[in-house]
Amino acid sequence: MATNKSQRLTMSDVARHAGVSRTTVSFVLNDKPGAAIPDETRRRILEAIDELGYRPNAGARALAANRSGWFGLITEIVTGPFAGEVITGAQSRAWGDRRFLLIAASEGDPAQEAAALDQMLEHRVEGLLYATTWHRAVTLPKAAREVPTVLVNCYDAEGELPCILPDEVSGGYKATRRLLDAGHTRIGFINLDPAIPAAIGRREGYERALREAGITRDPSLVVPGWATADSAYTAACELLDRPAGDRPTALFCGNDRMAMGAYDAIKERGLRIPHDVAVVGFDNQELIAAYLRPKLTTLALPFEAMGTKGIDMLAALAAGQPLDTHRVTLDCPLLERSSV
Amino acid sequence: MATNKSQRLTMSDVARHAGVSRTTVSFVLNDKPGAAIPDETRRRILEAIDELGYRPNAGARALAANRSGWFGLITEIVTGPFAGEVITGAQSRAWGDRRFLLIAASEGDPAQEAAALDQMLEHRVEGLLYATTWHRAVTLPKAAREVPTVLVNCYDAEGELPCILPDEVSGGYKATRRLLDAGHTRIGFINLDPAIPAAIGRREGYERALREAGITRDPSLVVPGWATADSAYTAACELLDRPAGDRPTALFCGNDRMAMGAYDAIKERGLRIPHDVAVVGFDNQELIAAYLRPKLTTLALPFEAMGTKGIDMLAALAAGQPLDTHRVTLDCPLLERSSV
DNA sequence: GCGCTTTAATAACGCGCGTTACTTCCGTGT
DNA sequence: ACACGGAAGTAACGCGCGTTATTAAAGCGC
Repeated sequence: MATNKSQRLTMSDVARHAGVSRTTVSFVLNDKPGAAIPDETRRRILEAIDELGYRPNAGARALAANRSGWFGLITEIVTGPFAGEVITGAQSRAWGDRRFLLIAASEGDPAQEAAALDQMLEHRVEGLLYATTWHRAVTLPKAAREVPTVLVNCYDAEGELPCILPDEVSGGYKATRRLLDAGHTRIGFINLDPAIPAAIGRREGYERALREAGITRDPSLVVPGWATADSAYTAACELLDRPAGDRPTALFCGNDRMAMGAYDAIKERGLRIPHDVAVVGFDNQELIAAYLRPKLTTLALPFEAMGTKGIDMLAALAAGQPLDTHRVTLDCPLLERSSV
Repeated sequence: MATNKSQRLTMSDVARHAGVSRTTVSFVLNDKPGAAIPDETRRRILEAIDELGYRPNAGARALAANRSGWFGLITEIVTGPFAGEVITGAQSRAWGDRRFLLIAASEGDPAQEAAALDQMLEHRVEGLLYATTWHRAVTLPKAAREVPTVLVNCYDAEGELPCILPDEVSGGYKATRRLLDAGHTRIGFINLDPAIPAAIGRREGYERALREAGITRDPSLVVPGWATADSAYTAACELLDRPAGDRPTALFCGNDRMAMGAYDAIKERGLRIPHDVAVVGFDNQELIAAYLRPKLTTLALPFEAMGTKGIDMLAALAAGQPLDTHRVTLDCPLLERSSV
């Protein structure tokens, strides 16, 4: 009963109950500037709303005002640690602004992606956030051009769309710098696939830090891996089995899973973390970093901040404002735990 | 330019372009049964839609048809491994049915939860999915009564709302049974906080499996933990340091993080997994289970299936159909890897 | 030729709301 | 006395679409 009523309750019901016209109710609800509403009338109306339990119909409001209030968010995978953070960041900013997120996962399938985009356009999203799991170049369906779009953790090959990226270089620099500050001079770097932006940027940061510290470059300390614990285990074994004195006393790992593999290699050799070998990871995958023993010092990818910033940029674009920066890079904070 | 046109494109434009009335276009778009539309006319209209790049306005359609097409999904935290799976499951089922998910995270804050619910009701959601991170009892805001609601991974104290829960008992049974089948008879159980439903159910399953196998119960093999790797490490040490012959040859851990701690205790003692001590986890947190060395055999909580089933139940409720079961329990599949 | 059914298509209403333009009432100044 | 300006409030239109009459044309039997 209450259900039916509240479902069908309209502004006219409120107006009737308060003894005013529907227009007046609308003015009150929207704080219409320039509308002179005496306090007494306003009070009556708000009271009526309260008594009746009226809720404005967001859809009807959107139609009349020609502002859907929706932003679209397309990610590759919702499962997994990163998409959730982007969503969290985007949500918190969007909802505060009475805007809402229509979320879709493409699952890496172009057909699903296109379908999702279609639905979003039918819902008249005022902007689109497109986020990837790992930092790379992407190509968007043409339909994305119909609406302001911001790329998160990726960039388009043509370089036309605004994008938000993690600052890989500064990340690599900070990781290395942290180890240098702890007194290490032989720092192994178990990198990701050397062809991807994350690997390139982090290596650049790694080398800059060494250069600044006046340490001569030893390329044999940098080994590529493939983002798995196993590959990092192998790589770590290789580095740790060098003759003592030439063996690195610290390992900077391309991600936390790889740090897991490195941990195994270190422990197997009876070495202690961080006493004998210090380790820094990357990505801050909480489930790993916070539960490894000892807990892993690592760099966090700023997914939540990227989500927030993405909404900010979309809001600006949707309002027709120009963007101050087309390509934004966000800092990767260093999370100190116990592995250095 | 193209942007402006496509934003403002309406059904009337299509009608004009095809030389028919707007009504006819609507009939074609909705495959209106009982409307006699000659093939030639239909073709002309579809062609016009295509040429113009027309997209129906989902909001306006919802208003006119009085069917929002929205379902609400409230979770505690979007970050973290579980919410994503629920979302994935719910999304895949919902989108296929041309229904959409309005997602919100309460962050455990009742105020945010209430605000989210308000927004959802303003968007006229036709149903609500309420999911928690861990299996427990919850109390929903009264406003949730205004719309069909299904609980996921939780239940309401009053027992009025339909809910979907993991089958903890069968999970505990399967884990234990797997170890029994591998020949183990002294199976340690590092449980979660013994007061929560997951711990109670799994212990029941554990004991039933032992009973069925004719193994006399040894309560000292069951130790409580607190869901952390550290607490499990301590507990595992205790179990493993029992005199040989009395030491368990297998450990069933309350979750995968705890299995991580157990791994450390086992490896520290120079024991091998699974040769000397077998381990079974719970939760299947991919980041841990798939990257521990050796990979962890564990039970998966059926989050994705719970999300899917949740949408099914909501769809039925929203259509006014009665539910066959008020309380659904879903199986926790055993994922065989290399730790048994 | 006339009624009658089927086919094809449309005019018109309403969904719930934002907004504009308009009306009514009242106090003020001259 | 009158014009005038502001305060308070409302009628009416339109947003884009689903849907229900209703109309116009075409086919059919006699």
